[in-house]
Amino acid sequence: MKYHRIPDETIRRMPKYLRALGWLQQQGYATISSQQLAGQLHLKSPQIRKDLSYFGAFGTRGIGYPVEKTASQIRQILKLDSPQKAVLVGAGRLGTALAEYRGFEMLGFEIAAIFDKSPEKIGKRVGALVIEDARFLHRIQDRQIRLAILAVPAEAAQECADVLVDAGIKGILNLSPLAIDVPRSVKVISIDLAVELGVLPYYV
Amino acid sequence: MKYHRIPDETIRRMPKYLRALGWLQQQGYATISSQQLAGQLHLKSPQIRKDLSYFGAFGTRGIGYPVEKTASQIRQILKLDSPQKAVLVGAGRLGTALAEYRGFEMLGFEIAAIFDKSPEKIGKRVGALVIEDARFLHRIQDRQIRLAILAVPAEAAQECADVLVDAGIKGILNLSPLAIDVPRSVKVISIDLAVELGVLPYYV
DNA sequence: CAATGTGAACAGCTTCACAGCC
DNA sequence: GGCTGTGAAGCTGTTCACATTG
Repeated sequence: MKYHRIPDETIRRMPKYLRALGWLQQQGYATISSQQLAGQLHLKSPQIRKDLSYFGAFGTRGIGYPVEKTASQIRQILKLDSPQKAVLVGAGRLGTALAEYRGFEMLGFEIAAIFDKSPEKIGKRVGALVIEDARFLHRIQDRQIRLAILAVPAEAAQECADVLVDAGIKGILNLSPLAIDVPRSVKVISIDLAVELGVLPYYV
Repeated sequence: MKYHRIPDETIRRMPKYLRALGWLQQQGYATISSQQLAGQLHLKSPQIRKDLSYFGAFGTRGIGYPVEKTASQIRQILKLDSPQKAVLVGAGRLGTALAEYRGFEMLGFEIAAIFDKSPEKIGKRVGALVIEDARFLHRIQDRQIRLAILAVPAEAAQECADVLVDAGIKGILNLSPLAIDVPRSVKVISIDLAVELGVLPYYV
């Protein structure tokens, strides 16, 4: 394909493909057609073909895409081929739920540290990790962590984000309901569950 | 404005506006300009004006939008003006985190029941609710609940969705990593946190 | 004069149709 | 025959520019 800027929406679908391919590999599939994959993910097959073609020609005409090879290509594209360390800020219910969520590992993420500011939580264990004092959040600077998951109350979100950015964090998954201000060089993905739920009654 | 189909993306932004307006009201604002609101939400002001104009002319030229009245209009549009009952399926970490999340109430949602299939959890309390046996999930049919939040492991998602649909549920917030099959008349919103996190390293 | 409301231009993404290849 | 790869068409959503109004 000629030069093309890769659509953000394409990038957003890549992790889904990766996950589906992982599952297919476990099922013993060696190849998969765009149509089969589309059925599984509730997408249309030309969409999948176009998405993958942005990165080169992975498939074989008449056959489909090689499951394992395509998966490892996607891992490379998304930079998930080397383990990605992430720090989790906020050890409330949501935070601990995320800490124990296996889905992150499957994509190559490793929760490498957990912080909270509540004295009752500091020192407690969550899985293999010990909750650290949020006052020392800036120390992650020394630990080669570039991603953060922000699961703190709205009031604390901006403040935490500032510390994280200062400590060299380059990507933040923001689960608080507030938009946070960060330098242009830091990528933020925000998810607000209440807001997502908020549209449902409209469609019902 | 002449006839226009309302973009889905516009609907997706409405709950954000609603929340921001609620917050502004607490701060004592009587009116707000599209520009101020845009700053808060990290959007552009023409976007907000266009979004709101799909539903009529809420604002006053030279002044802005009346905070309280606009909020109640949006509640009406989204059908959040009457309390919306939702059933929560899955009382794991994520489920209980959601059960106690105040953000839902703020938009007019009420978690009206919690189900789980694990015998150790059934009968336990979460807030004001008692966890019920997932085998009896179909009984929500009698309780005027039309929305569901699905926080169960991937393996159980489709099965639960089937029961929910049979029991008259019309909207599902699916937090499991699988796409679920439902009749066209049921609206599903899916959020997969791992997948959202998955794009970050690409942008870093 | 400050801010809305909106047609029109623009940008981005999806879908189509089919040529190309195994 | 079956399935990929892709330019082109179509669609959806965003941004602009400005007429309009309190």
